[in-house]
Amino acid sequence: MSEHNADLDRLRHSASHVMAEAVLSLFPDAKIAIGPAIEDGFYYDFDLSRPLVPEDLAAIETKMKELLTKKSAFVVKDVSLAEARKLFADQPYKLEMIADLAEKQGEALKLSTYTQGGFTDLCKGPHLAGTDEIPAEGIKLLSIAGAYWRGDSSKAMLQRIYGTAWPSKAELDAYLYRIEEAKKRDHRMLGKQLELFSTNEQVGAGLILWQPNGAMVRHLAESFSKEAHLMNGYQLVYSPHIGRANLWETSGHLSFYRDSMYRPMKIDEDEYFVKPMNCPFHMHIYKNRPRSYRELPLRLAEFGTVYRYEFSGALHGLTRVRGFTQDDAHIFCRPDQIDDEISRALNFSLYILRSFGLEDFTAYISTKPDGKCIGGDDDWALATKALEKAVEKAGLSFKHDLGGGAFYGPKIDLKLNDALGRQWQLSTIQFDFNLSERFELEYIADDGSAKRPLMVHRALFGSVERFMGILIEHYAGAFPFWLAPVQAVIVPITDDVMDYARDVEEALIEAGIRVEIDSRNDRMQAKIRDAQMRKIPKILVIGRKEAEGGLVSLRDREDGDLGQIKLDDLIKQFQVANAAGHPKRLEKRGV
RNA sequence: GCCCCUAUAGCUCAGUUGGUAGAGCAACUGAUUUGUAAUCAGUAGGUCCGCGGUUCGAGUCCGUGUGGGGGCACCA
Repeated sequence: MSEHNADLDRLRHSASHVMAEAVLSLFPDAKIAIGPAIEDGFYYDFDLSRPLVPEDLAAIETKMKELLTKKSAFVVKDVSLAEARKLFADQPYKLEMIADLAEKQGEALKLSTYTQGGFTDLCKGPHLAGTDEIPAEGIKLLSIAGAYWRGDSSKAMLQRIYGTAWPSKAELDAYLYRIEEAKKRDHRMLGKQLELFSTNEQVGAGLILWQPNGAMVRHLAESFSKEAHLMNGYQLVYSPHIGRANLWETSGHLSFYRDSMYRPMKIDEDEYFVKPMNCPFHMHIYKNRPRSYRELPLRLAEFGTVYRYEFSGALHGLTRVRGFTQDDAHIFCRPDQIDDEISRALNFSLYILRSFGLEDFTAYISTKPDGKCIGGDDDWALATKALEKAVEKAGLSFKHDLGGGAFYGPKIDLKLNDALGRQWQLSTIQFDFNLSERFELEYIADDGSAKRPLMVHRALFGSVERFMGILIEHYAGAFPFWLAPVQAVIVPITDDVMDYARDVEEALIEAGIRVEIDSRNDRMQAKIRDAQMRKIPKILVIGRKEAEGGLVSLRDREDGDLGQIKLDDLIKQFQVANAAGHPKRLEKRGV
């Protein structure tokens, strides 16, 4: 979230009133709802007799600019409840708002209206002094959308017009340019262009097919992460994709989460459900035999693929899908280990994310909700304190999300701030008092008594699919050398250097480099262009001069032609670059 | 799920008021053997998303399903 700027808000809120005035002049029977300033712009919701079309948007914008030439003042007026009801007698949405305010604050309540030109709105302001402060060349209407009245899906669907307003044309243009840039890195478009992944109508919505290029990037990312887990105290486990109904009854998913689960299938005499989460399986891996306090912390990790029913309208590229893989782990530990474990999990998470070039995070700590919760106040206090200490120790800026925890425990969420000012939820580290209770997890303490372990659930990428989507946008499809599906393309200039080009190819493959040779009957320039458009990091041009001297001519995706280099030196250089894909051990084993 | 929009060749898109389809790129074939972002020529490629309807006739109009997009709601 970017900082709110009061001046910009005033400009945009004022622009939304002018838009409402324009809409009312073009659609006199329009019913108006609300029209606030939002980040980067404003909107206004209307109930209209017909759906708006793009031409309407242009007409409304033209009308707005015409109204702006009249230079009306924004006139504020305090009104009583009775006056407000009379004023908005034919505006049912306003009447509903007035009724609600009256109910909350009593009949003595004072309201205010703002009037500019022929338009009066129930509004608490603030606004500009007059419409002459709204630069006509700084406003633009952007889109038409549907939106529920009061954000409630049981209420009427209104038509929302989104617009943006800036103090100058230059700032508007800069904003529009920023939107265009974001579109250029859209992972859905790049996924198609670079053949990273696809979807297919026959396969079904929200289900991803990984093409070889995308599968390679994913494989490299997963391998890096799995290796890092193994080096840092985790053990890998595997669990099935379906489980008996009884498992999901015990876990509570069937009572709390059933709407997001797919219909069961009948096998023999039992119902089985496709897993929406891996947790219950990990509980049983823990419970496989009695556990000693000496074994803890036990850290079980799995790249587990889960399936959840998401509303069709919620699906979006790789970031919201119906089948996805979580880089899931459950940490079982004793109370005396919890500070260390949370700290390790957070540091490990930051290490993994930074290894992929992601740097700018905000942490959110969600605390105990007001309603019914699992776990005693002591547990919550201990757990929340552990989270706060870990975040502070990691030197992260963080915000509290008071009461934002799940009913089963507090959590840390790490959100990535991207180059375009957007935020993406990545890692989550959550306490879970619920499942350890429901599955009656135990360990035998040093005094021989059975104790309940603390259980932490965490995912670092979150979902591998979403993470890949974020990576694609982060790099605009130009993956760093170690992650590139094809790292180098050999471009032979003439056919008589093909033998040498094959030797180079073979040497690079042996050195562990992902290389292709472009032997098509085309000019060198065309092959270079093709490799550049595929965003391949290195291009190796080979002609007679190179073939004679054991050389290649190196071209970098960003830096262009770098001249000739000895093949042996090139291989060394590539291997150094590939080292970024080898994880490291962060700290010694815990207590 | 809800509102609106949308679906034509592998990709990006044309296709007037209804009269059974076209370009560029990619692919394939041939010629060319080229020094850092597109060599030339030719060939092939389509259930115009599915189903139903209106019509003498539907890529085009209507209904419906599916997929996609912009939002809203949802994301324990």
